Amino acid sequence: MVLPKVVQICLLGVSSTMIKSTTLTNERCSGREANPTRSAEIAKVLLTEILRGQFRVGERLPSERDLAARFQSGRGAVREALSQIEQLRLIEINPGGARIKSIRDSSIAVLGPLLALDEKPDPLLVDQFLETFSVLTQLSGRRAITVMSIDQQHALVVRLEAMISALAQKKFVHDELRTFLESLGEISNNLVVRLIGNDLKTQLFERMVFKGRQTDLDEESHLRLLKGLKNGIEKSDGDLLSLSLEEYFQELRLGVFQLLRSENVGKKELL
Amino acid sequence: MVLPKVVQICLLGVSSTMIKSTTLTNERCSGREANPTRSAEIAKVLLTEILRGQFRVGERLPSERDLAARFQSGRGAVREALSQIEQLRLIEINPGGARIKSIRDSSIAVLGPLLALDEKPDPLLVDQFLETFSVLTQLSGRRAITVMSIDQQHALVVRLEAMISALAQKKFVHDELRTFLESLGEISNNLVVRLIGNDLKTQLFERMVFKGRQTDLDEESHLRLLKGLKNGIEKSDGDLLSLSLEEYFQELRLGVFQLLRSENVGKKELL
DNA sequence: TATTCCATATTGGTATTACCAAATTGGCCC
DNA sequence: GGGCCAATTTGGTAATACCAATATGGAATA
Repeated sequence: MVLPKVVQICLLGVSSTMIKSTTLTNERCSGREANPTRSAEIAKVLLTEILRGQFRVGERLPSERDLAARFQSGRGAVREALSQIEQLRLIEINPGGARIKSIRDSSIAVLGPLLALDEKPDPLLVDQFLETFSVLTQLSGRRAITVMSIDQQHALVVRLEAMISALAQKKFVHDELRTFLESLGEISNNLVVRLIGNDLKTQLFERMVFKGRQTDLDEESHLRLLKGLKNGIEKSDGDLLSLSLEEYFQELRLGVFQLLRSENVGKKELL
Repeated sequence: MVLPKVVQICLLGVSSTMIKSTTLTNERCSGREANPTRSAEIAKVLLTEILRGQFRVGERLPSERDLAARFQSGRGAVREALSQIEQLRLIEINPGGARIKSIRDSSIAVLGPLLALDEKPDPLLVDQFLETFSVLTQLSGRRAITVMSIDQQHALVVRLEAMISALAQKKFVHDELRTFLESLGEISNNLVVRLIGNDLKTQLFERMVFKGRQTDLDEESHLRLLKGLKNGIEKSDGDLLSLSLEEYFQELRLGVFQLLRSENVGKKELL
């Protein structure tokens, strides 16, 4: 485990491969979206400018006709782009002009563009992201324990034991772990948490990809997590399971934070 | 405290007045939005039809031209409406047609329309909503304790003591409590949680309003909460504070759930 | 009969033009 | 200087036209 390898963050429904440098998916990164629409392009450019603070809060955006001229497009495309940004609650469109609103009052959907704003994501923001994901995952786990059937309980334990064995053989278990946590989400059956997870996943996936070096604590922390999960599920002990997840995410956050900080040259301020 | 009164749910940034019957805001309920745009109207109608399951997953939506004819509008308005629904990830628009996706894969922004779908909101969904809000509020509280200054700590305690006094005089403290929890969110300064809260707030506010009867446990549970918060903040004990919030939300969830269940005639299934 | 392939019709994506209503703006009047 | 009114700007919508990508259905093929 000394060789550098990919560090995966296993979340509710999120498996993000963390890399040293982040790259936007507007490249040929993701197979789909090779042919973005004009309105999507315009929305992306305007969104970036807004998030970079090139407009003051309350300030008016250029008129649709001006924007159409600037992007050499029709007003229709510009209107669709503005409509999308309005749905993020970053602007407010009214007859007379569109005005900028505060990022702090916007939608969670701006998280992705915000993370992808700079070459490297803001360590603090990533940390907050992981912290939030941690508590939601814990909620899923607790809830799953209270509602799962005997069969489900048994199946989960079997999967955990398989992962523990695999880990003992120095195999990667990240995908299995991610799937396992997804299963907890399925069993817990909390639509609200699932929808939030969908948004966070979308934001993280569509915008950025991480790579990271292997940290030394990976193997042992994973083993602790797996054993804790197994214990908690076998005993139907929500506190135990939750604690295991919390400790795991705690270590993960620390590792990712230090990784991002250490290689960040120009750190930007967090809103 | 025997008289019926409004029961307020105090959340991170959400103060929702819960009523027996829910009402959509398309009436003159909220002062703003008295003049909804055509595209917004179309989006609302289509969104409702989709959420009601009038289209199967994978099925094709009528073409933009057909929809334009149906709503007696131009294609532009229809396109904007579809673009908005696509942002909810409820449909996928491609040349050839727009296809329905699963609600379970959509955005958190569908929560509001989902809650407002029937005359009365789904008790299970509301319960999940409150459960989720509970853990996020607890996270805010824990975080706030770790980062707050001495001055902030003192100010928070003073406000809590004021609320405790007010409660002893049978006064309503719901607004103050809501503001207090908002302050915890401000201090904790977790943008991710804040953005999620924004979305949940928007969904709850813009779509529905609750009224409810006063439950007997309100006064004592509020008092327990206030004292627990005071204790936790004074001792900088995150566990204590979190536990107080958890217990409060637990009682709140139970009360709201029973209230909604008892008066629900036709309960609909949860996805 | 089942499969593959291709021409055709359908559909979304965009640009253009025009008109209306609401908000902004600037100048005028008090 | 402050308030009022008209001209301008701006968003909201409709209608039309054209292109490219997809879907569709029938014909040719195995």
